[in-house]
Amino acid sequence: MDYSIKQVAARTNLPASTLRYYDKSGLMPLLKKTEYGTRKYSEMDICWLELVCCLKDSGMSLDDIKAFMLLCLEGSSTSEQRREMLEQHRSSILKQIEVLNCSLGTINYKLEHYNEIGIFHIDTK
Amino acid sequence: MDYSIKQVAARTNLPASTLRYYDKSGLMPLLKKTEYGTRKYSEMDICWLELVCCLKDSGMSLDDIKAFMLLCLEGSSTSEQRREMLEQHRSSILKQIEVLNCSLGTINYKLEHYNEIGIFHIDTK
DNA sequence: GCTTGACTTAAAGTTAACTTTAACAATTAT
DNA sequence: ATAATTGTTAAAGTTAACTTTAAGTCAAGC
Repeated sequence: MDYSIKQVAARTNLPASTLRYYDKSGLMPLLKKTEYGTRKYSEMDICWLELVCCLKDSGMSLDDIKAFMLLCLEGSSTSEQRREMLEQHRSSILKQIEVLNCSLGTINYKLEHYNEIGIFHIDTK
Repeated sequence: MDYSIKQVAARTNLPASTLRYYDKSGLMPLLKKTEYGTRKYSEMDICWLELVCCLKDSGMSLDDIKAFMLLCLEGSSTSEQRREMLEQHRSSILKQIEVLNCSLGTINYKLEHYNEIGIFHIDTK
């Protein structure tokens, strides 16, 4: 029922070195090891890891993810704080999408008008 | 007609140290200085700088921005290459938006189901 | 005339998120 | 039995994009 680091690496597309780094950084608080020190990832560990990836891929720092995790470990008394963190993070994602759409608009404009005016003023001479 | 580094900092929301760093890194090839070494930004310099910000804010590395700039300086013979770079960058932006939307979906789901199942499996016990 | 504020430089320091290295242990394949 | 594979650790190295520091120049206000 448990997975080796290599299997988890294949499943998450993270290198094993990164998985070890996350563990070492305290991001995998419930991860168990065999008597010889080999990590064994349970379904729950992988589930948490996938949330870590989701938060990281949308720009949350590992420090903030860890803070969120510590709140999770404290139990239901911190649920309001956690909801607050997630709501702030949602805002951050929406802001990032907005910035990207703005840049996308500029790039699209440049591409559409490429032959007319060129990209850099020096070309218009 | 020219702007001081402080004025440009105010306009772009970049600290003066960053503007100096960009210049030092070769990202401002046409920027002039007074006889005493003080930078004077022309409208064209600011225009280019704003494109730099647009590309940087959408995740292009300063190295790639510089490569793009060097192509610009080479003139119209590189326009096809530049178009190619911009098209690749557009793809990269679309991909980033896709990833963010995916994360957003997960966060929204978590927030909607917050009271039902909790965020971390440990809470469900 | 002297201090204050805006500017300069080169060089060193910072931060986040890894990645690499070296040395070693255990498991599996031939 | 031996070689390849998979795993471990601690510690050092890497990269990008800045930021800070120290020491100095120049122009303006009191």
